[in-house]
Amino acid sequence: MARKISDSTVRRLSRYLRRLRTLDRQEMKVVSSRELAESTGTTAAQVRKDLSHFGSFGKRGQGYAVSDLRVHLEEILGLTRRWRVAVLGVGKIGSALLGYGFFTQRGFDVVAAFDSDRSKIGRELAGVSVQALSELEQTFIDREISIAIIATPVEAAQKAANRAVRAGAQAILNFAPIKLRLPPEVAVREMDVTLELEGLCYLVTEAGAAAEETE
Amino acid sequence: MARKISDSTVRRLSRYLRRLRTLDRQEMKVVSSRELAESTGTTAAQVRKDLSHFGSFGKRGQGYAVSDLRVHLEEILGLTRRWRVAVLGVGKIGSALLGYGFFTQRGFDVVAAFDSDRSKIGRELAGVSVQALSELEQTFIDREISIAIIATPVEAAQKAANRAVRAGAQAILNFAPIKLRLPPEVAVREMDVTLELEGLCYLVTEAGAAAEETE
DNA sequence: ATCTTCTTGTGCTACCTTTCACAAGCGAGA
DNA sequence: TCTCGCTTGTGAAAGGTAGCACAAGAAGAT
Repeated sequence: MARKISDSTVRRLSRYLRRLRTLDRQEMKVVSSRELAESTGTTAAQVRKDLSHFGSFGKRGQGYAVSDLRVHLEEILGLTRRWRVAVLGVGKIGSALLGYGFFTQRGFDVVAAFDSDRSKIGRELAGVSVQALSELEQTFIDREISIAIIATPVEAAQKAANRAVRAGAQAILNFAPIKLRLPPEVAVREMDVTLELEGLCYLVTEAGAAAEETE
Repeated sequence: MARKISDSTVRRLSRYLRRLRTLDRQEMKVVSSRELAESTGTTAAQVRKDLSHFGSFGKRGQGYAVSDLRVHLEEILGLTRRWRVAVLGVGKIGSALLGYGFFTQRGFDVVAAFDSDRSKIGRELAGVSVQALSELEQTFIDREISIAIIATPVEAAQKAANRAVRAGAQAILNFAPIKLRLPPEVAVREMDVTLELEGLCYLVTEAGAAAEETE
């Protein structure tokens, strides 16, 4: 299993898992690569190729055992343990995340929240009390936090990320509209609503221009 | 300009633009492909190739005029007009989005919000009053809304998206953890925090396993 | 036991994206 | 005007990803 798995494959695995969990809840026993493909927006061949990187989980002629495959994917993605998460910045996005019930259900426990705003410190949000940034290092160690979600204003994002990494964070989910510079061993994913919206604008504009040309 | 531009290119263009706007505010006059690459996490060759699909915007030996390039990218991405956006579902995520000031600044006006919860209807959030879903079609037409942000619970997402499309939405930004089935002419982008977190877990787990092997 | 139907796992191929490498071009300085 | 230093724009090569197509295998029917 030394093969390097591409980012797009990992993303798809996550989608398959999402779907498998639903099917499992609905007591479906088996699923074919075709069905899985249709409900996740890809092709059957792609599903099979993705899974084949990690082993042979299906039965020819039958398909995949839903519950089995779910467990396999959870193992592959590292989701058989729970992950402790901290939210840095308790503004609009930060507090929305704190109240997001799905996390717990999916294996993520938000166990700390930080902000530099004095008026917010000490308050409790969704069972988590907001702490001062000065307590960050100690809290990360005490609570064995491995993932930091950056939800600060853009100016504070890089510094917050640096502190999180120094305190032992292994992964960063960044909501701030900036490319973070971090050591390569730290995993980073970016979520930027504006970026996605701009992508949509391009597509809509392009479609409009193409329509005009063919008129 | 009939060439099909890839999704990843469009994403990078958006990042370049983000950076250019900052540089412009800082009164920087020119920028090289190398600088732009460093601050957006790509390579100089990639920057030049991306831009070359749309024309020659730079000066050899000098670089790119910041302000000029910014305008060019805004034109390419279709950001020279303002876009009217509706938020469907005013829960945690929906209301966070309504209060997100960046939108206005970046050319997006959230002009409507919908929810099925009676207790929310009529309330005002960040200057937008929450309406019943029954008013969706008329509102989309009246306010010329072209982008719908789906922030409903997962069960309601597909129906909400269908309605938005029937009402004339050309693009959908989907926050619900489900693959939407929509006609191909509708542009869709997905934002799923859990999916990104799971991707991070994979990377961290993988890195941990690799470290053990070399021990 | 054989046939039929179905679906997986995978080598091969085609396509697409990124990187390389360098000629072309620009400005400054002598 | 010539040279030097620098950076763009781009053809060609490399590297990666996705799709095709089919042999291999599984179960049920005859």
